[in-house]
Amino acid sequence: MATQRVPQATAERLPLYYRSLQRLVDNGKTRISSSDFGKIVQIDSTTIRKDFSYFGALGRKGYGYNTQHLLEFLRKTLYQDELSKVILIGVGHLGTALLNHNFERNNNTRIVRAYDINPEKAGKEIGGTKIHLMDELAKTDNSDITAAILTVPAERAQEAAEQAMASGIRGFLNFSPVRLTLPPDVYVRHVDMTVELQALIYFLNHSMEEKQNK
Amino acid sequence: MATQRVPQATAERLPLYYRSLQRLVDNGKTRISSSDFGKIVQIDSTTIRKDFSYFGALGRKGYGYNTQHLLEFLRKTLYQDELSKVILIGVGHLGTALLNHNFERNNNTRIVRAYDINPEKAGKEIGGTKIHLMDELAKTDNSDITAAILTVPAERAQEAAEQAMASGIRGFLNFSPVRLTLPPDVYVRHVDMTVELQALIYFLNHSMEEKQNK
DNA sequence: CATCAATTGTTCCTATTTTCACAATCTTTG
DNA sequence: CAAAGATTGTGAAAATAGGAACAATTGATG
Ligand SMILES: NC(=O)c1ccc[n+]([C@@H]2O[C@H](COP(=O)([O-])OP(=O)(O)OC[C@H]3O[C@@H](n4cnc5c(N)ncnc54)[C@H](O)[C@@H]3O)[C@@H](O)[C@H]2O)c1
Ligand SMILES: NC(=O)c1ccc[n+]([C@@H]2O[C@H](COP(=O)([O-])OP(=O)(O)OC[C@H]3O[C@@H](n4cnc5c(N)ncnc54)[C@H](O)[C@@H]3O)[C@@H](O)[C@H]2O)c1
Repeated sequence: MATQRVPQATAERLPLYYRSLQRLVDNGKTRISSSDFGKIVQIDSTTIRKDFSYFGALGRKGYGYNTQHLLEFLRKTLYQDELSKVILIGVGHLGTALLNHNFERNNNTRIVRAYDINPEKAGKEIGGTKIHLMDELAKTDNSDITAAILTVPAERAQEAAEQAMASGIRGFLNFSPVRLTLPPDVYVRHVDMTVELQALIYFLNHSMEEKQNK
Repeated sequence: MATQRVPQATAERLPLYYRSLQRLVDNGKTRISSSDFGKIVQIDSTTIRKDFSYFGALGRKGYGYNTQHLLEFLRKTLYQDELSKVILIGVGHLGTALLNHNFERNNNTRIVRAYDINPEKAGKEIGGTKIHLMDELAKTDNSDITAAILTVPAERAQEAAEQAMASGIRGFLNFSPVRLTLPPDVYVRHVDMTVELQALIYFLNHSMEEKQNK
């Protein structure tokens, strides 16, 4: 059943395309060429055309892409036409920021519940999201939950993930600086800010060295 | 001067190696094989050996790697033996979380100043870091600052980056969901949590489909 | 409605990254 | 200290990703 396999690198760019396109549509733009779009998202226009081509012919030669139509397509592909419910575990500094933000409007992803081990936090509400005690996680029906956001301390991440797994969750966005050991049918993505900053510093220092050698 | 060019992919893994190794040394482990290390960081052992090989022979055949020695090497390579000072721009929900966290101990990166446009925030202190009014950014000597963390709203990110640039900053860790347009000698890394979550959801849904087709 | 300009979809080429496979060599042990 | 076992470093192969070039085709224009 064809639809040639979509490369990982392509899949990871789709959410960026989706959001940038959303902004274009909001601003009333009805068409865009791959090269103009490339300037916005800072990706080569050939790469963009090739990415879209995995899904068939989405554009029109000599014209470009209809923003509305393309947005619609990406919305479906990214499952943004139905609400994706996620939970958040660990309402500390970072968890609180995420709850307050809660993926803003125009984005069909919502944090529907939060959990923390601290009884003082349980019962409260942040950004309209209620905080529950960690113990309740196992007792809740989580069959409609797509993923869990993990914002607990590093030493607690593995156990928190396991508790979430036991309640049926199969996807994690892990903000803690440890790699989780989970079964292969569980999907984990890492957001690792310390690593990002150190990589930035490395590249800055090394590009400076290169210049000095010239 | 030899030291064969280090691939980008390798460079981006170094901070993870560094931190994982730090944990091993903290726990008193004195040696580790690439395959055991691979299990910890969840990277193929061949990839790890090849990564290290770009820097010369860091291990010993039949023995593995001396954790202390390797950590030392990575510390130098990542410039973690000297303090890297960074500033933070935009003390909102996310900025506050980052200030409170401030890259914890054992990490020679420090947020030394914060800036916000809101006069009510200026003058205060969060996590020991003083908040200044945005206007002061241009007046400050930032020659010792390595990079700026950008946690301002999307619509303000470009102008905030330009102000930081004007004061001499050449590296950015951008948490806002826009691609910055900056000169080529400026280095920008993006941390885009919305994109990460959407990618996670995409992969979750698609791996389920694949299973159904089997 | 014929011509010109624009722009896609795709083929082919190149660069980068990952993985395999194994000789070289060190460590450990009896 | 010789033999056995472990593990690195790396050359070569495979897989993935990125980019140049261009025929095909559509839209715009006079
Ligand atoms: N704050 C940041 O800016 C930042 C930056 C980079 C990485 N991180 C990482 O994100 C994670 C959270 O950071 P933070 O600053 O929000 O920490 P924090 O200490 O402020 O918050 C952690 C929260 O998790 C709760 N918790 C602890 N154990 C738990 C468990 N077993 N189950 C459920 N909840 C539990 C605590 O009660 C607390 O509310 C850490 O792993 C940290 O390394 C944070
Ligand atoms: N909070 C989150 O969890 C989260 C998650 C994903 C992405 N983000 C992104 O991070 C950025 C910050 O998010 P937030 O939730 O902290 O927003 P926020 O509104 O809470 O904070 C923004 C802060 O920036 C300040 N500011 C505005 N304009 C400024 C300027 N020109 N110069 C300096 N300071 C200025 C504001 O006064 C405010 O304090 C946003 O771009 C957001 O999209 C946040």
